[in-house]
Amino acid sequence: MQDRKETTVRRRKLDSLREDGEAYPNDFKRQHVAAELQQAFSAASQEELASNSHETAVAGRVLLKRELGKASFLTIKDRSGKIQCYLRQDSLGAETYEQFVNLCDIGDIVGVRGHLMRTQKGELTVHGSDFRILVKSLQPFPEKFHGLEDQEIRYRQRYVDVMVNDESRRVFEKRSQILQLLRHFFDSRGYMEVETPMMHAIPGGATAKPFITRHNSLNMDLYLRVAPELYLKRLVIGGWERVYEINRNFRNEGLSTRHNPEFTMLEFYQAYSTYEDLIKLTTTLMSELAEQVLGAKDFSYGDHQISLSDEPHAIRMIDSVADAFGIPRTDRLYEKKYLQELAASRAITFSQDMTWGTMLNELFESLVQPTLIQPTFVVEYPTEISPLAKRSVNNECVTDRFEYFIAGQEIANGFSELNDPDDQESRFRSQVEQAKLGDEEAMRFDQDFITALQYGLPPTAGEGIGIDRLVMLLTNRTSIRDVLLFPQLRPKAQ
RNA sequence: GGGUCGUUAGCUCAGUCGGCAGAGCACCGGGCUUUUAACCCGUGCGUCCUGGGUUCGAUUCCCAGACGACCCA
Repeated sequence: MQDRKETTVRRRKLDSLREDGEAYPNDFKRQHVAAELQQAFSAASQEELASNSHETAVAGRVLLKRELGKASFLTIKDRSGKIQCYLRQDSLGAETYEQFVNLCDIGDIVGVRGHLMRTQKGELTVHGSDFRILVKSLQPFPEKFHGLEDQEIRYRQRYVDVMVNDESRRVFEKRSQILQLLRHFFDSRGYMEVETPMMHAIPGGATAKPFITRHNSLNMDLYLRVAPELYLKRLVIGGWERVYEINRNFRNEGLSTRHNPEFTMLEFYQAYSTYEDLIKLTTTLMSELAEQVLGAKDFSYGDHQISLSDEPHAIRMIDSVADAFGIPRTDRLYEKKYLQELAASRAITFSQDMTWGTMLNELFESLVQPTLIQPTFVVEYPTEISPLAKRSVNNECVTDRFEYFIAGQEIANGFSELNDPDDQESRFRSQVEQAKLGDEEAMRFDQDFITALQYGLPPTAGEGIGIDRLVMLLTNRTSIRDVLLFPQLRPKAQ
């Protein structure tokens, strides 16, 4: 008895195709994609199609096959959608029809030439006068009704996932649309898109642990960038007053539903602006994006109903923490001692080496951030945790910086840029102190960047928006893996 | 890093209180010239995630591990 294993059967069919001639023909000319036909002939009746011959040629992957003896239906899918084809022995000729019956399986890529008809059940259909298998698929195809549901295979073999799961496909098409809209938003406002190095001699621009790689002929270690910030500011110094970059950042941290080691970041900088200008711009950007992508400024994310208002809602970080404790908004929150008292009242403990700023941030992240469901700009971030941001004029402890939260997630981070080279130098020094205390995420001293600042950075504001989280928000996904085509996974068990 | 759950046919899933492992789809053979997850008849399909342990016997029970999902830090 012959081997019945599906891959073996399919290989035998391929062998048969090879015997008949070119098994991988590339001369089939498609005339229409499915959606074009569905759209153009949506109103055409069965009689109209029967009396006028509309010729076409379609091609795509076979999703469904229904054999009825000397006639068959198959559903094929191309980049635009699906279309049904009708193959009959008497229209194709016995030889071609037999080839279809004997050699064509679900998952194959086929071409069908014929004229349009409408079936008795009303479905627009290509009545085939010619049929060819263009590519024989050698792998068994997922089940036709349930499709592919195994999360792991969907991530590891994304091409199979997007072949059969339209919903998954739509997420990535939406991601592409979002990127296009973002580029248009900045292009139309006079920003220039640039590309800066992905490999840095000194990692910088964010507090994060970098990946290390090796340059052989330079005989030196290089770091995959954690942020493009310091290079983009060099370009503003150089005279491009509005720049943006959409590209990958790499951070050497664990995997989770919210973290992938490489992720996409939009950063943009504009001279002669402050963080307050960016708050306005971000508010406009989000409203426009939601309207264009979702058709509304209100949308649901998980259990939440999100409303993007045209008026930004902003709150100072110390006030948000005061509110969380249910105490009056007071300047006493600028005192380290007071924060320690507050923390003690909630059984929160701080480690020895924490500063006022890291304490405040800790309280904020644990008590406030998860509650920020509606779009909120939190402003006046502590200077200690903002080594690249300009200090506020009337309070040295905090900076002209905001983070933007929706559904408890950080969506954007922006600030008026620190352009005082001497202050930047002292901030770098305190980062280096942090590193000596064992902070693996602390920044390094970047003398070249200081030199650049000494040439003069115009008063500038800059912002970063995490694209993956933005896409999650606008596609209602809770896992970053669902918005990355090829998410990082652990190596598969052998 | 911690907790919970999952891993059985190509896919989607049952199941075995420890005794030769099941269904639907796909595949294979037969029938069927307007079907819609086509239908009807028939056949085949397994490292029950991996490694140990207990046992006459383990896919099932116990321990360890891998990978994934969810929650927490």
